Amino acid sequence: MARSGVREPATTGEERPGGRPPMGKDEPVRRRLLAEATRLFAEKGFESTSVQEIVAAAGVTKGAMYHYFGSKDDLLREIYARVLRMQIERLVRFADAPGPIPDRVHAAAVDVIVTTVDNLDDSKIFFRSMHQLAPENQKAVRAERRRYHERFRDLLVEGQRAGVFRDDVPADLVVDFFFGSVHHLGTWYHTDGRLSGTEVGRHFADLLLASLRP
Amino acid sequence: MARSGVREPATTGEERPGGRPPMGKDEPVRRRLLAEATRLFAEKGFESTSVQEIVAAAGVTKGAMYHYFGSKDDLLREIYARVLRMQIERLVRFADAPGPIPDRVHAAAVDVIVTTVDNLDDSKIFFRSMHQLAPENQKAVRAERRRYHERFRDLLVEGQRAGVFRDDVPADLVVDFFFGSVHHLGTWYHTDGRLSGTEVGRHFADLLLASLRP
Amino acid sequence: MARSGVREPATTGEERPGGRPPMGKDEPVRRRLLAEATRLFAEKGFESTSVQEIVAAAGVTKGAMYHYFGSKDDLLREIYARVLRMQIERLVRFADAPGPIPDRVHAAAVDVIVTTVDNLDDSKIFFRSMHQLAPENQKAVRAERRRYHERFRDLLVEGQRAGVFRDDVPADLVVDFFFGSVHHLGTWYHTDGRLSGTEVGRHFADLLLASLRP
Amino acid sequence: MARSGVREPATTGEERPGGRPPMGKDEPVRRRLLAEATRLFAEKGFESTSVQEIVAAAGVTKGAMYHYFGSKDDLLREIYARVLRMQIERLVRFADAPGPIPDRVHAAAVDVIVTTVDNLDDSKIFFRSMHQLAPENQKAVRAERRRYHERFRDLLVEGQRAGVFRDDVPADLVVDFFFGSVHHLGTWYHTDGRLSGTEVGRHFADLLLASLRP
DNA sequence: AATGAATGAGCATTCATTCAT
DNA sequence: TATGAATGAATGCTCATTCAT
Repeated sequence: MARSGVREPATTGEERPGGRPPMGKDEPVRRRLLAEATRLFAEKGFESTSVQEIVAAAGVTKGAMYHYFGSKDDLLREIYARVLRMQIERLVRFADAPGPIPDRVHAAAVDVIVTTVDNLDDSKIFFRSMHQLAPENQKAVRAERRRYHERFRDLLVEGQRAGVFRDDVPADLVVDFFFGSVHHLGTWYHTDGRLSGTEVGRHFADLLLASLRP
Repeated sequence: MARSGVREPATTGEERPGGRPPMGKDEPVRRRLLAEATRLFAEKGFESTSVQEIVAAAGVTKGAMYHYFGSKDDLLREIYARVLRMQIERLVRFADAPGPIPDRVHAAAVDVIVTTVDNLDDSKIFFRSMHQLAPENQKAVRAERRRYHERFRDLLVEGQRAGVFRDDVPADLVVDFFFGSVHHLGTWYHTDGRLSGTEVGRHFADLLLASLRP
Repeated sequence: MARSGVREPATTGEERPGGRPPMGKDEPVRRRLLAEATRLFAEKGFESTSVQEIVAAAGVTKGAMYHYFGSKDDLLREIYARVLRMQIERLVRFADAPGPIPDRVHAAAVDVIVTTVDNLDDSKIFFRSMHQLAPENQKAVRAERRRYHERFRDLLVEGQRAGVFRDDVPADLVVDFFFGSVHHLGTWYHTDGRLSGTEVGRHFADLLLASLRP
Repeated sequence: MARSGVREPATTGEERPGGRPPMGKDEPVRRRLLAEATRLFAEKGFESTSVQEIVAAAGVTKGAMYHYFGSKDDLLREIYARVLRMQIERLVRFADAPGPIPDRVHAAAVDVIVTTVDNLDDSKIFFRSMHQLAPENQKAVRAERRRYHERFRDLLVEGQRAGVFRDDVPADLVVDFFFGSVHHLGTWYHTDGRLSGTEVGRHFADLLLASLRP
């Protein structure tokens, strides 16, 4: 159910000034399939969602789906690719910004949480369904994910070297510590809860920064 | 269908007075089924593991499995029950121990991580397969999980009231922050990695305590 | 349709004295599946026959079929195995018999034709569907078939050495020449035609022997 | 559905007066489609070859194929038509030639083998895929094939009447005997084998003639 | 002449579960 | 206790064909 979530909030914004195109003819089938698949995978899991359900939700036939995607797996892969693309792009923007390290870490931390909350379905899928990807794709996703972690870790190492962060905890471990909290959002956060994404983001970022004080 | 099924034959006592004594080996078939199911669910996911694979791994036939468990779902439920039972029991022990709050929190934090690492398969299953449980079981698991979180939160609140923990972050949120890190262990921790469970536990507990400094 | 053909005529004979067992309960499902599959594959080809058609004809469900056979391919493989087993066994019997070479060749030639005509469905399937077998099975079938040819060729070579057969034509080629005629029976022979299997067998064997006169 | 479709655009003349001249290259696309279809049908069978594979091999799109051929079946029919046209034409040439009957039979026999070996793919398809043709086409092919056989049989009968061939074997049966060997070539002959098509042809023709000696 | 998105019916196969024994 | 044959519904996917352009 839950037609839910903002999906491409910060990056794409409006598609066409003036809102929805008249017929649903300009919003391509491919887009709709990906959107419904994301929603359903998040709701019921990859394996428990049938291709039939996806195409019915998207209002097309199976043949159409297999015209755009090679397999159900392919659909999942696209979802991962989209998430990874967005995440790394945003992190790089924050990490490469000017300013003191702690500020940059804080900003990046807030942003990843806000983004995660804004795309909660993606987040629910990410760690729950990784093992459903074909081994090769799984490897690719892990590699991309590692790049992401390394970029964040480098920021922490930079801070440790500069003496603004404690260095008695391996930076890698801090990354796993913090991103565990981020990935877990999909399990407990509800859009209609007490705290907004930004509020959670600020609190988590505060906790992270506090935990790093030398 | 058959919602039924004998579930804990060895613990609930004899079904047939005069039948097999419940002493023997605590139902080795049942045990083996649960062990193999855990291993396989962790490795390939609940939906991707067939009953046939489980019984083959346990060296029995399907009939035997359906003798001990009402359904595949039932197997999963038992796994959750076992994990929850153990977790709450250990937390209570640490939380109710004497000594300063920060020490108790630290000890409980280390323990939950060590325990998680020691039962990594359980951890992998926990958040990945929750949505496969029948709604009623899911609700029960969530309720039990909440009790666990609340017990931990109460400890933090106690610390906040005592002034040893900062109170500008909601204790609930700190619990989600920390347990996110714990649950994520199943995703990245490898038994053969550089750090032992205890080492990770200490580092994570240190980070938690540091983040709570007033 | 054509419920047709004698199926295991010369080899097995009656299964139980007294004819058909009462309920179709003693004629196992496996047997019935194989019989219907043979009939249908001969009639419409392997690829054009659906598993659904086979199980419907056999009066069972798909699940039952997959209980006995690993796949549709497996069904085909069994058919090939059965044919090959019977053919080699009969040839050996004739080839190893006492008596003059030409008589043995003639008898074996008549027999293979009679047997082919009695199991025309098998024959129709044999060369038409070989390429549908998995490569490994195809290789095995070809190897077995080669053994058969070699046994027949050895008989001819023996005759050539003894001077009773011409030797200006390679014996291998004669085998291909003659068995081409045999395999082609499935294409043109009709059980209700003018000539019985034995008559065709005698004529073909006569032609073969005549062609081999030194 | 659409039983229709343009089928022989290049031969039946222009569809649109004033359009493309039918001279060019005799419709290279059509030619290429037929060539690739023949190759693929021989290699993997008609049913196991998808239209997609054919058009990919020919370097065109599906739409192009459906422009030239009404259906996949239509492609197969064209292949049969081409083979039959060639075979009957060649046989007639040899059968109507001057000279003694045995020489004409021998020459025709050699020729059909050489031709078969030169077009081995056609031969592989011929008997393996006949049952895939629509019943009406199948009937037409069989009728044409019968005409071919009858022409050859008449030659044999002529020889029998003239006393140069034995007449204790029905001429029809001799035709089936010999053409069995010919059709079987597709199963065992390899272009890179020891014997050339002409050599096989000569041996087979010799065997045939020998078998017919009165 | 040719494209390529889309259809819809059909396919082989899997699987949790039942039940007579 | 435990077996294993059998079920029946569902699943992912393929494919020849159509049609607007």
